[in-house]
Amino acid sequence: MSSETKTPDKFTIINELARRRGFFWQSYEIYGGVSGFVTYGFLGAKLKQNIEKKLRELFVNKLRILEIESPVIAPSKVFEASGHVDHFKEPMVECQKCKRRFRADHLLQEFAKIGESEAEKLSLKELKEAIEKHEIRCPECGGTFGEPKYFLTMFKTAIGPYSEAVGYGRPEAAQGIFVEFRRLYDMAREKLPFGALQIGHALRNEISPRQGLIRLREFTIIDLEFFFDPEEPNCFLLKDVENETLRMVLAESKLRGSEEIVEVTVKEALEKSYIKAEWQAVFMALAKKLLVDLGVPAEKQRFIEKLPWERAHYALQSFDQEVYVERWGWVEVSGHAYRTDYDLKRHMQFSGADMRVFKEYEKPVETEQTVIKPLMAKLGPVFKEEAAKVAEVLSKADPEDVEASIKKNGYYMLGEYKILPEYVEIARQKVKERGKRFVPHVVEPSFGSDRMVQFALEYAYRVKDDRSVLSFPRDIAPIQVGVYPLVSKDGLPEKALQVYKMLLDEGFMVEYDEAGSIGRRYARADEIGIPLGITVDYETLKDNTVTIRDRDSWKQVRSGIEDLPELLHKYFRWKANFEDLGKPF
RNA sequence: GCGGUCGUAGUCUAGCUUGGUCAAGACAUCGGCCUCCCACGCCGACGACCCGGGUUCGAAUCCCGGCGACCGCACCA
Repeated sequence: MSSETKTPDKFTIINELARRRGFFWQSYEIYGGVSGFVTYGFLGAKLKQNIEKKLRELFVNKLRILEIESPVIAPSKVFEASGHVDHFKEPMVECQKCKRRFRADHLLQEFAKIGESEAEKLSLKELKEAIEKHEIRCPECGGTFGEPKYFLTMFKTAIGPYSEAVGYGRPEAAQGIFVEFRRLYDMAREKLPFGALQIGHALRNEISPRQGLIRLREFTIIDLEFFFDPEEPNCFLLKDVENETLRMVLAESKLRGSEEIVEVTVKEALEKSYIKAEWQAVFMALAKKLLVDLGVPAEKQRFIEKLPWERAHYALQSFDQEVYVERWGWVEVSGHAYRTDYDLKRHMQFSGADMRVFKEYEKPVETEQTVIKPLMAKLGPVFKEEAAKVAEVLSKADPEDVEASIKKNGYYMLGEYKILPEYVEIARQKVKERGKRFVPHVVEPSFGSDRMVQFALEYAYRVKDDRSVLSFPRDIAPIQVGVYPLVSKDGLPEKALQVYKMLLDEGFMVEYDEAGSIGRRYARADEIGIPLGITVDYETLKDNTVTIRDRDSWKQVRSGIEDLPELLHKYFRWKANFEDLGKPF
C-alpha cells in the first residue's frame, strides 16, 4: 500500500464491489492470478446475459439476422485468408541499453521518413537493414537496437496431437460467419439483405492487459455481419431511426488535431456523407440506443471516426462507439466497420469456393456478343501439341480485340502465337442474361460484451446515504425481486417463502433473505441492484398484502399478494411505473 | 516488456524501520437474543501474512527469484 492514501476512484470501487459480491474477479486466483482473464460469478454472468438479451431484442429479432455459434479454433488458412496472420503481428525491436521496446516500422516512419504502407511491407531482415542504414537509435536513451522480432497477438496452437497443422484462436468471431456464408445465404432463402450474429469468446494475446474488463486476453465479442447488395444500399429500417441524433468526431476534425463533436441526426449524417453506408448509420443509431438502455446517457457517448492508418486492414470506413468513463476517459465499446466485400473475396480466393450471389434482373438482358471459335482442324496442324493450349488462351482473350486486330492487321498476336483469320470463326451470338453474380458488401457492428458489463456497472453505481447502490435499468438487473419477512418469527418466514415460491413459478429472478435487520437486507439488495423488495409483515397475516419497495427512491407501496405476478410482469416490461404497483405505504 | 509503488481474513487497515508471547481492529458473513421498514444493539463463531528459495536457533518482518496489482512509458491490428 502506498503511504499516501488516495480516495479510490469509481473503477476501483466498482471492481472491489464486483469481486466482493460476486459479479466477476480475476481468474486463477489460487495460483496467483493471470492478468487478462476473468471469471464471472453468478450475478455478473446473469447481468451479461441480460445485456446480450437486450442486444438481441434490439438487433436480431427485427432485422432478418441469424444467430450462429462457430468454433473458437480455426485452421491457419482461415486467418491467412482474412489477413490476420499478416496484420495481427507487430515487428518490435528492443533497445539493448535501456530495454525499451518500439515498433520497428513506426521508428522507420518517424526517423527515416519511410511511408507507412512501405514500412509495413518490410520483412524483418529489411527492417534490420533499414534501421542500420539510417542509423536509428533508441529515441529514449540513444542505445542501439537488437534484432527485430515479431510479436503475434493471436494465440497459436496445433490441431490434433501429432499434427503439424497450425491453428489459431480467433481474435474476432466474424470469420466464423464469413466462412459459412454460403450456407447462411441458403438459410436466408437466398435473399439480401440479411445478417448473421455471433456471441462468443475471442482470444487476443495482449501485451499488457490491465484494465479489468476493458482489456482481456479472452473475452466475449459480439460480431454482427450484415450482408447487402451495394447497388441496393437502402435500409428498410432507416425511417424508424433517421431522427435519432449521433454525436460524432469526424476524421477531418481529427486531422486538424481537434476532437470536436458534431451532433447530427442519422439523416443528416448520411446526407452530408459523414457515414458512407446507410446500414452502418442505422446500426450506429441502434448501438447508441442499446447503450442508453444499459444506462449510459447519450451525452456520455460518441462515435469517433478512424483515420485511414488507424483502420483495420479490412475496413473502408469505421467508427468506434465510445463511452466516457471516469478513470480513462473515452473507451471503445463497439466498432462499426464497413468491410465491403473484402472478407468474402479473400475467402473466395483462398478456398476457391464461390461466395457470389445471383441477382436476377427484372427483365433478362439480351446482348449480342462477338464470339471467337477456334477451329481446331486448322490450329491442330499448325501448332501441333500446343494447339489445345492456344485454343484455351484464345478463349480468354477479349473477342472484340481479336476481331479488331484481325480486321486491321490481318492477324492477331496471342502472346508469341500469330493467329490468322482462317484459324477462327468470328460469330455474333445473342446472349440472354437473366441476372448477374456479385459478392455482397458487409457492414459490421462489433461489441465487446465485457465492456458493456463494465459500463453498465459504472453508470449504475450511486452512493445514497453512504450506501452503494447499483441502479441498473430494471430489465438488466441480475435479480429482479427480493422477498423478505420483516422478522424471522411468528410465521412471517413461512408466509414470505410462499410469496417467494410463487414468484419463482412466475419466472422471476427472486432472492429470499431473512438474515439480519430489514434495513440491512435492503442495503444488501441495493448493492447488487435488485430493483424491487417485497416485505411480508404483520399486516400480511391479516389481509394478505405486502409492501413493495423501490430500490432507487426507497418509496414503498402496498399491494395484494395475488396481484403481484401481473403487476411485476408489467413493471419489468416497462408497462407500469413503480407508483402503479400499489397504494402508498 | 521497462521504471516507480505495493501484496496481511470476503473487504479495509495495524504490525515490517529495530526478526522473538504477533498475528490486532473495523466492516461484511454465519448462529443466537430483540414486533426490527432502511447497514439498530448485545452475545458467540468462521476467517489472513501472494508463491518459492535463502539468511537465522527463530522470518509477516531481512535478502533473492517468481507471480500478481496500481501508476507512468510502450502496445491495443
